[in-house]
Amino acid sequence: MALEHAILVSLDERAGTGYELARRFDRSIGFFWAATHQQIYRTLKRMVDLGWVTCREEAGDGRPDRKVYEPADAGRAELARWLVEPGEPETIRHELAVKVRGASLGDVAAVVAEVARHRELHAERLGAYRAVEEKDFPDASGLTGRRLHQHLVLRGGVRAEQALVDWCDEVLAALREDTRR
Amino acid sequence: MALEHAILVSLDERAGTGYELARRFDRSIGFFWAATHQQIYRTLKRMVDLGWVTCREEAGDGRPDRKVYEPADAGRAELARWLVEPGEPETIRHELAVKVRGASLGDVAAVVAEVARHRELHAERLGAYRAVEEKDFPDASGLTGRRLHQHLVLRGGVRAEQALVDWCDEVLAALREDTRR
DNA sequence: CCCTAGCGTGCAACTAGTTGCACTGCACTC
DNA sequence: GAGTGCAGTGCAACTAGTTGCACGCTAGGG
Repeated sequence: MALEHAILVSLDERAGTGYELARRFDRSIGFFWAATHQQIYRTLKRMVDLGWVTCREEAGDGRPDRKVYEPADAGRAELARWLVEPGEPETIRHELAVKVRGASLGDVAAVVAEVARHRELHAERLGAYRAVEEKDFPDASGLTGRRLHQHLVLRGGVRAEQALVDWCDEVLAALREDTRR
Repeated sequence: MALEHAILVSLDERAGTGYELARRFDRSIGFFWAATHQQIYRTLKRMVDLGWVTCREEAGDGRPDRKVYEPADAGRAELARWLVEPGEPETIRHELAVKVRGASLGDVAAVVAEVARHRELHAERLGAYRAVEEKDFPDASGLTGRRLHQHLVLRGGVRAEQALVDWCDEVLAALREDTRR
């Protein structure tokens, strides 16, 4: 499981509360590993038990208390251990593809509309990734270390979304052509 | 959830046993929706209860009995209903990206090796998809209906794997360049 | 003054997916 | 004749992830 490890990576970049982590997972980290706040809270609790993170409670002045988590040595050791461990290639769960494959068993026009909708969603994400790239990595050529790694992951997001947009376009063209006949 | 629907699509293409479905999920359908035989058996049972599929038991002559499943009208109706229902865009769970992002917290060389290994795995899959494409769809230009839909999904697999291979190459070049400095 | 949005925590109940095992029996090979 | 691979079914126990709700407090707008 990689949620613990994704959290460790994120916390290493900056300590934070469960809530903050959940927000990061809605953005940067979550671009390639989604998680809800529930999952994160439960996992953080488990990680404290394992000694992978430390938790310091800040009494809220007025506001409710916040629990700020930081990676512990055991967590960093676990991350290092996990990094060298071989993993499985990603298992794709592509619902839209199931719909395309089953299109002839229902309303093809509706499937076309659905693909068009997804095309726009992916184009939006692609735009968001590119915007982050321009803002945070205006000069990609000289990057090293952590900054380089962050940029490479973002590049993966760009490539994945671009591939999805292109695929949607191919599907739309072919299905529309087929309908016309 | 799309497992039921993926099963319905697969059964509509050809009736079969749970075991056969599991094997199809290891291949064509499983290229974009993975499932273990356990999941499939349990889901088939539920689908019988829902009246979405019918099950006819063939007494094995010598061999153990086999249960052959076929979509029922209620299943086809459910599939048609699901097809027009809008769905969420795919949530990516990209473990390798977590490793790349966390590379500076451990052994970068090991992460490079892991990326190289994944690169080969994705290249292999890409080759397999292309082989299926050449064999089953030698002339893609004149396809219509179900055959077209099948081919489009395969095209999605090709695009996704190609994007992954390209990304791995980009990561490898950048990390090796960074190590050299 | 109320409503909404943001920050922050968490429980309970659920669905989905994984892993490890157990059983049968055929065909093939070493 | 023992081991392996294939075809076929399935239970039990587990881990992971989702959904819906609840609580409390601040700040801002209408």
